Parts: sequence; C-alpha cells; structure tokens
Amino acid sequence: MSISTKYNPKEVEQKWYDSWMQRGFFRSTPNPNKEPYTVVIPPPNVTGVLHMGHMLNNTIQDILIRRARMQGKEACWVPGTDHASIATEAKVVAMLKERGIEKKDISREEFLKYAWEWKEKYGGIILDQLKKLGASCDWDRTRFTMEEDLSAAVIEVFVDLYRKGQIYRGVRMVNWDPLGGTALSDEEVIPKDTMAKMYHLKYELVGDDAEGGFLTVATSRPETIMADVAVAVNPNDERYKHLHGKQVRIPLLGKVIPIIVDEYVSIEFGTGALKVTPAHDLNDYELGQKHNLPIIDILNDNGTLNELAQLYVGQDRFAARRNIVKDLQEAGYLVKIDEYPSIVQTSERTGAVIEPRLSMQWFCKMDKMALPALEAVMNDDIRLYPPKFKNMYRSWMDNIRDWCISRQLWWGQRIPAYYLPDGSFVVATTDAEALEIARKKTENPDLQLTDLRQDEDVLDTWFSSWLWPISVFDGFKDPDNKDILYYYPTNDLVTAPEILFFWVARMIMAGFEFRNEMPFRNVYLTGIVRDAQGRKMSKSLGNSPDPLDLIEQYGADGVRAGMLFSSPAGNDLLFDEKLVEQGRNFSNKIWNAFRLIKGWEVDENLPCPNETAIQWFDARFNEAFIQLEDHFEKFRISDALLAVYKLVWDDFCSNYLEMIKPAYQQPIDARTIEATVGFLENVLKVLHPFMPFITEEIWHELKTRKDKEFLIVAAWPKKDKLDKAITEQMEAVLNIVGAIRNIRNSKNIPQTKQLDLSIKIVSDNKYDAFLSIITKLANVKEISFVQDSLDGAISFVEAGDEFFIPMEGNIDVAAERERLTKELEYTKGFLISVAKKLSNERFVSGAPEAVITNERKKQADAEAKIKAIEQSLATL
RNA sequence: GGGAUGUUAGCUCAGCUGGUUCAGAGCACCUGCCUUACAAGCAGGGGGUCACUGGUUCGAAUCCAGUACGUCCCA
Repeated sequence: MSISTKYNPKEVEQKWYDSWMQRGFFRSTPNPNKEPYTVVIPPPNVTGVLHMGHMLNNTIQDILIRRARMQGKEACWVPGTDHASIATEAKVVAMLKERGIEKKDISREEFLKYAWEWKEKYGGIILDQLKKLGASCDWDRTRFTMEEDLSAAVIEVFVDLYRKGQIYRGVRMVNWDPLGGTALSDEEVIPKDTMAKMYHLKYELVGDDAEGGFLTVATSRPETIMADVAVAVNPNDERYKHLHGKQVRIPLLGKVIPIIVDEYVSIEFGTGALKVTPAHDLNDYELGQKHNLPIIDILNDNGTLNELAQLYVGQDRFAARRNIVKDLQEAGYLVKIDEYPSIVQTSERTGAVIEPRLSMQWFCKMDKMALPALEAVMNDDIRLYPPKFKNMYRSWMDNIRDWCISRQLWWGQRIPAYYLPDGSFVVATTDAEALEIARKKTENPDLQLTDLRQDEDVLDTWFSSWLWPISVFDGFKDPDNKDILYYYPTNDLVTAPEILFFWVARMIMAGFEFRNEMPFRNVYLTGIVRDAQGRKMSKSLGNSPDPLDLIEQYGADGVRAGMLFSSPAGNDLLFDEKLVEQGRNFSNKIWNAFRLIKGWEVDENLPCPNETAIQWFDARFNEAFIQLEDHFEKFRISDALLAVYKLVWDDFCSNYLEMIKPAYQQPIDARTIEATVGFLENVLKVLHPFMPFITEEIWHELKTRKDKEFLIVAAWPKKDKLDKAITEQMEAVLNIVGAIRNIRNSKNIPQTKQLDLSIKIVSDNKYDAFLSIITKLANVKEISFVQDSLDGAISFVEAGDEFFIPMEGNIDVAAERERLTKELEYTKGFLISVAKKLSNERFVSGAPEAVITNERKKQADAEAKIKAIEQSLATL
C-alpha cells in the first residue's frame, strides 16, 4: 500500500464537489417530516470578485449549513447576487467609454442592453468562485435582485407603501457628483484631508445710521455668495449685538439680505459671522428652514453656475471661484485669505468634489416600520451575535431618518411614478394601470400613455435587497406558496456589521411589514478581514491575497480552517498566510492518521489489549462533542474549530493512536480496528463542516460505501452522558507519562532507551488498567509497585502517589534536592493560603458549601503531596 | 462633542452570574530528536503585577468609580 505522506487537495476537491452536485445533496425541497434550516446568502455584487471577506463569510455559512444537513434538518442555502446599482453602472459606463461610447449619447434602453450583456458575462463569476470554496448552496435556487420576479416584488412593494402613505417625494440635501451626474449615498463619498482657503469678505451694512460700515464674513466658497440669503451671527456675540435686525449688501451683486441671529453660529470660527446659503450647504439649509429663508440654487447638474447666479453664469464652480476672488479683491471686498485644514468630500467613483445639493427625491418613512424591528431585537426574538451590537442597533433605530430611495441612475428598478402634463403624478405597477388611474384623476378619458412621463430615476439597491429573505422564495408573487411557508422565517444570517443598518435592519422591517414575521432568528456578524498589520485589505494597498491562489496552494480545506483559526464573532480578523498554512498542516495530520489506520493488517485471532484506551477515547470524544455543540449554539465558530482541532491532534493522534498502535509491522486485533475506524468516522463527521473535502475523501477511502452513503449526509453524532471517571483518570495517567518524558528530556536520555518505573501507592491501586498505556507512551520497560521510597532515583508525585525512575547511579543529588525543595516550598505556600482561608471565620460562614469542600480537598491533597516530597528528600 | 466598546504571554484571543493548583488556548519562541503515520512531524520547556489608581468583599482578571490609551457608531 502506498499512499502519499502528503495530502494533495487538488486531486480530490473538484471530484467531491462534482459528486455532491450530481447526487443533489445541496438541493432542498420542503419536507414536512424534517425541520427546515434556512440561510439566505448576503448577495454579493454582480461586479464583485471573491475577496477575503466573502471567503470568511461564506465559509461560516457553509459550516452552519453542513452541520444542519448532517443533523437531519432540511438544509437550504439560497445563493444569488445583487445588481448593485451604482457600482455596476459605473463599470458599464467605463466599459462603454473604452468602446468609445458615452452614456449621454445613448438611450436608456440601449444602455440597459449593454448592462445586461455585462451582467450575463461577468455576473456569475463570484458564484463560481464560491464553488471552489466548497459552498454547498442550492444552486438551482440562485436568484438575482434585478430578475423579473424580484423586480416585480420591488415595484409591488413601492406601490403598496406609497398607497399606505409610507412613501413620499421631498426635497433633500444630497451628495451630488457633478461629474457622474448622480446623487451618492454617504458610503460612496470619501473624505479627504486638505488645506482649504478661508476668504474674509466685507459685506456693506445697509441703513442710514450704518453708512460706510462693513461686516466681515468668512467663507471657503466665495463663488456661492450669489446664493446667500442672510448673514447669521451668534446672539451672544458682543461684537455684533448692535447689528441684530440690520441688513447687509452682498458684494458685487449688491443684493440686500438680512442679518439673522442663531446660536448655531460658532463665535470662534472665522469671524463669527456666517453667510447663509441654504441651497449649497446642509447646515445652512436647516438654518434657512428654521428662519423661513428662501432657497436660491445657483448651480447646474454639471457644476456650472446657472442664471440665478447672475454673475459668472456658465462657468464651472472652480473657475467661478478664481474669478470672483479676483473681482472681489479688485473691488476692495476681500480682507484677507487664511488657510486652514479641512476635509473635502469626493466621489468614490469619479473623484469629483462633492456638491451638497438640494434635490427632489423619493423617501420611505421609517418611524412606524422601525418600531417592531427595534422591539424584535431588543427582546431577543432576533439575536445578534455578538450581542454588543444591540446597543448600536438601538441607537440607530431610535434616531432613524427617512430613507432616501431614489438614485439618478438607469441600472435598477425604475420608479413606478408617472408624471402628468400638469406636473402631478400617479403611482402604479404597470403602464396600463398608471394610465387608468391618470384618466380617472384628470377625468380625461382621452389621456394617452404618451402623455405620461415615467420618473427617470431608479430605486436604491437596498430597496431590493431588503426584500431578499422573502423574495427569494417568491413570497410576494405567491404569498402562500409551499417554499415561503416552509423556509420562512429563515434561521441564521451571516453578514458584516457595516451593513447592520442598511441591510439587516431593513430586512427586519420588511419582514414585519410584508409577512408579519421576522426574516431570521440569528444574525452572526463577522469582522473585517485585515492584514497581519491590522490594515484593511484593499486593492490599492495590494495587501489582499487572491483567495483562489490560496485555495490552489493550500487547498480549500486549509484556507477554510485558516480563516477560522482567528475569527471570533464581531472581531476583526488579522489574516496571516501562516494561519492557512496551519490549516493545511492540519489536513496533513488527519491524512496521516488515516494512512496509519488504513495500513494496519488485522489478525482476527488476536485478543484486544486496548479496552481502556477505547473506553477512554469514547468518553473523551463525547466530552469534546458536548463542548463543540455548546460552541455552535453560541456561534463561537472559531472556538468550535479549535475544539475539533485539539480533539483530532492531541486526543486522537497524539494519545489514542499512540496507545493502540501495534509494534512495527505487527497486526492489530479486530476489536481495536473496528473501534478505531468508528472513532475516525466520528471525528470526520464533526470535522466535515469545517473541512468538507478531505473528510469526504477519507470517508470513502476508509470503507467501500453505498451509492448515497456520503459523509456530507452522514448522521451528526449524538450527545451521550459524560463519563468523568475515565477521562479524569486518564488525565492523571497522561500527567505521569508527561512527567516521565520530562525527566527523559531534561536528563538527555534518548527516546529509544527504556526506563523502569516504580510506583508507591498511598491509597488504593487505580493504575492496573493503565499500565500498558504508561509503558507504551513513556517507553517504560517494567513497572513495579513498591512499599518504600527508592534510592538513587528521580521521583515525582501525581495524585498523591509517588513515582520513581531509577537512574543507575548517575543522578545529580544536589540538583534533585534543589528541584524537590522548590516544589516543597511552593506546595507549602499553597497549603498555607488554603489553610488561611479555612481558618477565616467569615469565609467558612460566608462561602457556599461546595467551595468549602473544595478548599478542604485542596488542603488534604497538598498535605499528602508535602509528605511525599519530604520522604523523597529524605531518601535522596 | 455625544454614545458604545475594549485594554490578559511576543501575536491573536478565551476566561459565563466574584471562589478548583486560576492566570489559560492557538500560533510564535527555545531545547532535543529524520523514533517507518505524519519534519506540513515527534517529545519537552520558558514566557504575563490580567492598562493604571482607588473602592466594595472573607476573597477581584472578574463587580463599582476615576485616569490613560485604542477602536467603532452618531453628529
């Protein structure tokens, strides 16, 4: 038999993935005899390629799904992608540009044709990459947020909410990208530190008694003075008290505007006098609302000045700034220019400086919908892991603002609002319905579809994805279909904390709004994958490894394990390739354990010498399994993996296999091999969710299996009663083995040299069943039981008993004495601290019974140990 | 500025409602081994005043207050 000493993942991973697919193990259909377990994937952007964050996130989902499947639940993991309005549109625009086509030169329909073309070509890449990772999604259920049914759901929801009065049109200050020609969300805006210039401008005071006086105003945007509607000062500012209620004249323009008073104005900043430009600054807008000021918008969509500016019309905002500064200076209105550090907002996509701009947008009211969504999380109907996110969630939901759902883009669901010639509008799911409503509304039966103009904007991508857990099961199209009734509410959602509000909270709202039920029960929030120095992984830094390269190099199992070795829930993961290497090494360890077992010849006639070892590992597995299940219940996936890791490496390989291993080239007995194969199978089962490929491979190599007898659908182990007696005894035995090995190492005794061991038992002999184990693991020739301490031997104490290793005279008495004395002193110190506690009246009366008994036991153990060490010292 | 949260070994983190020899794990490190399952390995070992200060308590890594530093969210 020749199996490679190195496990080779490349050869096996594709094979098993194909087998699983062929046999339909990932597929799920409603089965009333089984408990459903459902996960919907956080749909990755169609523009995306697999990055480390996806790897982590999807590994965790796959672990949960695979475990549930083995537990006999009807496991359903729904995959899909998100149309990602702005990101995709930007990609398509860039692609067109390369072909020499400008977006503005083509029609909406043409553009969408290109966009779909792009989506068909690249949109599936990321899902294919997930297959390499081993993701056991039900691929037959793959959905896309912009496919027909899901789009219909979005429109239906919009119309429904509009009719309920939950959607309205309104003016809002948005982040306007003059180059891209669209509003951006706050997330698509990048703040950049810069040095800004502060221009101090003289505004002439108006009125008989103020002739010749000036008020100096500081601004970083002198080109917006034409949009000024007031100058504001702080009411407590002594410098300006005499100006309250007066007026000033805008330089160059000559227009007269009032001086208003508001505590919002900072006395220290600039000159303490603030020009108010409601159309071009969010704070000014709010100030304007408060003081009933008019709004003058002097900018066009593309960042040039319009007619309302009166001056510099047609010039770009930055050109206008240069020119007006020159003119102001020449006219004597410019007092001085200061520099100060500031933050300028730029567009993530185009790099253009963002223009705060008022525009008409569609909004979705949040106040009512937020209530049940907040309640469900606060009372733990929906649990967040880790729970620290509850606070954040609450503060956001408490201060929730209406949701701006319109985007000035083409790629997405077009807003189903239709404007009538008179400027009013109707909302309807179809053109025909819109026309019908419009005819009724206008009482004009001759109104034609061509008289209606549909809103040009599309809906925010989140307005599709908030419906995801419902729409993937066609819960809008057919609210009582078998799938939605069976799979909804889903069980667990695995996602990133960054989108807790944008996505998770809104899914919860949608769940209650449209199905009267939460969309999922648990939300597991993963951290951000960072590099070893803690920096966020990014393309520009080039610090992100290519996940597919990693899989190629270390195997999907190795990468999965590596990702999880250091990823507690909600904490950022400092990714280090060394972790993946550790994962690969772990694969190899399991592989070699399998090779060992597979290589043994069985002799049916041999008696079984390993009953104790078998009994122990059985108990130990159960103990570890109980711990594992506990970790899973608390979503401590990283700890769960570590528990399995230690079970496999330490307990199964280092201890159990060494205990039962026959001498070189000797056969093994039937009872032992049978038990051992069973143990390995159990180990493979609990390991499978983490490392699906290698475990499936060994599962099949180990035995000939029936057609559908695959590990992926094997029964998850069951908890048994804890057998503490055997695990505790073995722990003591392994301590003895460790002590002997320690002596061997510290005395430079070769591994191959056999030692003798004498045991002086204080109470009853509990070692009989373990003698062969000690002999084997510590390479002991003979074990004898003695009444008296041994001369010329190194000794140690375990569980109150004394152990002696004869040293054939070459024993360093002084060193031995020192070691024993040290240990004696430590134990005496320990005894004193225990005795102190026990002699403390208040401790004995105050502490619980169990604690006191324990202290008594500690006292007795310490006393026994001291006695033993003292005897050893005496015989030395 | 408001709020949340954290600070435990060289690194990443466990340590539940105070009480086992409680100061832990993995990795890294050091020493010795190519012992026929595995050097992607085996055996052993050394590392920490639990951020700081004070308080509550018979007893504090754990509870409370303050300080310092860090991170996140909101403005």
